[in-house]
Amino acid sequence: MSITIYDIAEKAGFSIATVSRVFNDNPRVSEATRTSILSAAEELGYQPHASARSLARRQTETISAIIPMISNYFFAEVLKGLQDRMGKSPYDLLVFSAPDLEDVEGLLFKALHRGRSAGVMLFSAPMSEETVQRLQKSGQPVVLVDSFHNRFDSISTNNLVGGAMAADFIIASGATRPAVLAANPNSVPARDRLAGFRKRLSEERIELTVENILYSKQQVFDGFNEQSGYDGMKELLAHDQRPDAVFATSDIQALGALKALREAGVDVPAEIQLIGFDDLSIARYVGLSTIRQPMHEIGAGAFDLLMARIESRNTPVAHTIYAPSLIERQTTRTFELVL
Amino acid sequence: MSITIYDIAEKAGFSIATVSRVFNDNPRVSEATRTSILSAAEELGYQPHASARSLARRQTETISAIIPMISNYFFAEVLKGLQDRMGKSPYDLLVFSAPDLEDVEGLLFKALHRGRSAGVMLFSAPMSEETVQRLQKSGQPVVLVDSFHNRFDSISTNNLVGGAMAADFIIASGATRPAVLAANPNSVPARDRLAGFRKRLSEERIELTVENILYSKQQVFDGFNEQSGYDGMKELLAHDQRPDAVFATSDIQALGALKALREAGVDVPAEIQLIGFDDLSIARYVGLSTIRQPMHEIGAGAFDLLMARIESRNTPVAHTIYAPSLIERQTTRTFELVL
DNA sequence: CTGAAAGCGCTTACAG
DNA sequence: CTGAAAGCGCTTACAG
Repeated sequence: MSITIYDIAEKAGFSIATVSRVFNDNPRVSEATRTSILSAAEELGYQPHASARSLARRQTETISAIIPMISNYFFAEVLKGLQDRMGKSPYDLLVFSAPDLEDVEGLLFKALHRGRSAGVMLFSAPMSEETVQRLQKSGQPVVLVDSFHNRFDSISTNNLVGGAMAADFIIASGATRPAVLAANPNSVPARDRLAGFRKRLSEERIELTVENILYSKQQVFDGFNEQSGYDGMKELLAHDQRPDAVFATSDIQALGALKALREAGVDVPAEIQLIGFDDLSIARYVGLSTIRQPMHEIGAGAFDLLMARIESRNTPVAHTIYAPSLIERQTTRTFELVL
Repeated sequence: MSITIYDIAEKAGFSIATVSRVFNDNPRVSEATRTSILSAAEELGYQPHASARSLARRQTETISAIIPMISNYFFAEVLKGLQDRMGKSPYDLLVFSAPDLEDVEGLLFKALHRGRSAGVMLFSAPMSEETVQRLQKSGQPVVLVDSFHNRFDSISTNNLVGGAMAADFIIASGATRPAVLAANPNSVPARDRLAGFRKRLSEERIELTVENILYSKQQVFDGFNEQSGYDGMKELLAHDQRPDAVFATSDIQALGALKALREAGVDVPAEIQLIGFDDLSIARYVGLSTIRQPMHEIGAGAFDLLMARIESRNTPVAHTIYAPSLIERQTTRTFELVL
């Protein structure tokens, strides 16, 4: 029913071997026969069969992305960078996604099926030792996106530095009672952002009290959601002594926090400053100050790392770590740097 | 190197045929041999080879989603509904995406490769007659998401009704100088929303002037972006006679509009009301009134339609059209319904 | 219930 | 430059 290599071989008067060669850009085919085969293929509307091809070649032209929470806006932007870079490459992208982190093992299992893909990109999932083992013995090229492990290539933002930048900024702007909306304590990126923030603060001898560290109760997207920011901020506002600057570990939490602030009628940034993390496109439109991650570069870079790893299995493990940058908008006070 | 059906056949002492049968849940295998084969497979860490399987079966367990603009938040939420529904189904999802609509033909070409997938979901792309032809003669199951064509199954929201709902609402709240932020005129959903809005208005003899229809100059995401809303609103604010209610054809445009409004210091909703479309999760946090589309249901429903079509090729074409709903928040005036 | 064999649609040494 | 043949790892009538 569908057109195979046999049909076009017959029509063009050559063997299937040479037909195959022209579709593989093998130079050992005369120009004349190439043309004739190509035109026969064109007429018949031939398309190579993907599965047959990968079976014979013992390799596929698809790669997998394992993304725990697909609708997370941060991932959406990273994915865009990735897709743009994949562009005209021959590779196709298989996306494995689950509602929450619990299912990552299951996704991995599916993604690692033999012959399924040439390599996998694992998006910010905390990895159990078991996961690490499985990945290693699968023998597949792996790159970690937005997370880190010394045995795999990875690409991410320096979250510790990002947290410290947020701290530096609010210190400089005169804050003395900082607080943080910290997402899920199990989230590695959130933890690092908090750690960097806290460390810098303590170096400057500014106290970050326990009551001023609000973890998310709402676990959707690992606490990186609007509701958790909203709830956390409400709780902060109920304190006897309100904070004067709050660092949200993601923009999306900051957005929720902003709503709580608005409802309570507090003046931002005069009474309370707010700074987020990520720099989603919406941040600009709500005037949110934030620590920017280069999301498109992360996506594009992940693809490049994976390609490199597919090319050569035994290159040393590589880590790309981007520096975040500070974006000042309306939720923080600008200040004069005193030298 | 990797474990095949031959290895486990040898180890268990059966032929590859019976090994294959147990992995296909063929009931014509005795319980005893099933157990022994399964344990041999377990020990060896056997996994079926995806390509070999689809080649032999003449069908794959992957489906394709063609999404012109992957990082669009609306699509992200639809995709989540889809992935949740795919859940434990054996299917995997291939995602084809391009920066803009121009490349849809190219994506289609890749997605339609023989043996690549069992069916395709095409997300809101305007279809040329050529595309329609190609889809039809590919013989593949196709479902249209967020768009419509009478020859293919589809699932979408009734955009005309949605536009009319927005009109009804602002009419009831007393607006007399409506305006619309209309995205790209080539976008079918945007066009329908505008059409529904305009029609209802004219039925009520309320004038929608040409100057008050602002198409996007910024074409990213077909005009469904913050910048286009921002620019459009600025233009509206420069008019001698400002509008008193504006309908944005997407929430993301409304977000940009809100920024322009805030910068100009206009009182929302007292001076100008604003209503969006979609009900993205952020809408709730910026207090945006909007016309809601059931995004998760659209995603889940798309999967169901595709499965149904894969099962039986010659069922009549089915269209699922959801009714949108009105979500009142802070950017519109509430009013008493006078009977 | 089980096996031998053909076939799915390609690729790729090996010869010539 | 071109072809015959083996092989990639499965599935599935056909026999028994």
